[in-house]
Amino acid sequence: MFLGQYEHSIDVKGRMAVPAKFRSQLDEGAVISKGMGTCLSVYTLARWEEKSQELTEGKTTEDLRDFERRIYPSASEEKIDGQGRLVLPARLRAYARLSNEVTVVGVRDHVEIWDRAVWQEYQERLDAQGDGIPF
Amino acid sequence: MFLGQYEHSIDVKGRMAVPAKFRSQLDEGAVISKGMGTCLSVYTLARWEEKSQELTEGKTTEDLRDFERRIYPSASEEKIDGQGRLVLPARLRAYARLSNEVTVVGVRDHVEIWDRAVWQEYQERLDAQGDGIPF
DNA sequence: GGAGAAGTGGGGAATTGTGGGGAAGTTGAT
DNA sequence: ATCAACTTCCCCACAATTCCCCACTTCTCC
Repeated sequence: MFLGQYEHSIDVKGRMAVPAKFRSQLDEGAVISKGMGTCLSVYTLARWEEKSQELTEGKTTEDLRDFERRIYPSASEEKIDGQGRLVLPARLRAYARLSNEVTVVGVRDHVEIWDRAVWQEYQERLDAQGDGIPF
Repeated sequence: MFLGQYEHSIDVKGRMAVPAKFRSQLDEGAVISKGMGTCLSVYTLARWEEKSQELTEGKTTEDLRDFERRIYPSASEEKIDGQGRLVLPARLRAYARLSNEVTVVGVRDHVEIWDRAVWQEYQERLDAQGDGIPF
């Protein structure tokens, strides 16, 4: 399970350190894809396969074709380097409007990468409309 | 089951001794999250998974997304160290406004960590408005 | 009183996050 | 094909933080 939130940076080579608490879960292959909203999502290889399987079930062949052409080309399988970093492809960085300062968050079955300012604004909006944490 | 209340301290490294009576229940993984009110909640890994599962059921996909992005990033899985202590992440300490002196209370299925002064005030207020304990 | 457990403090080793050099591989123009 | 420019990958380096262990004091329980 991915929990917690970490403030990291992207260096000039497009690399970002994976929070140490997430590494062991991602060191056998990570799939980076466009996230829901202005962010990127990172899945373990296994979870990505499960999830894409679920999402393509029960679609008509036409919808399925469009869907597959939207999802798979935009994703990228990356390996964690010797220093525990992932390379974030330029195309994906642009999609999520990532500056050098990002917030990496664990969301149960996947990790999300947000531009730090965008994340902060999003959280403030949630806090304002929310009823507090139900724990 | 978690019962009782204990006055402990947080050291300069952010560590807090877990009351001995709680240790055996938490030594296989503890999840620390924002609590309801000005406190932190600590769950066993198993109970956390049950609870978060319950809370996400029956939500629309949009609500679910926002909800998950509020709950999971704010939590943190921690292990108890060799001396029976937990590290309380700085972000969570700030959320619950914890000074060095805290009160650790058992609340049936979870443990709560309160700043000692805040807890005391809260208890006095409850006693003042209540009719005593029904035992 | 003695033995063990509990709560606290701190030193040193290991890990983490970040930056950067340089070899190897790509690309595109000549 | 040749070469330069660029990208990608694999190291090494370093400061800061975290983790692991040892030590000390207090408390509890026979």
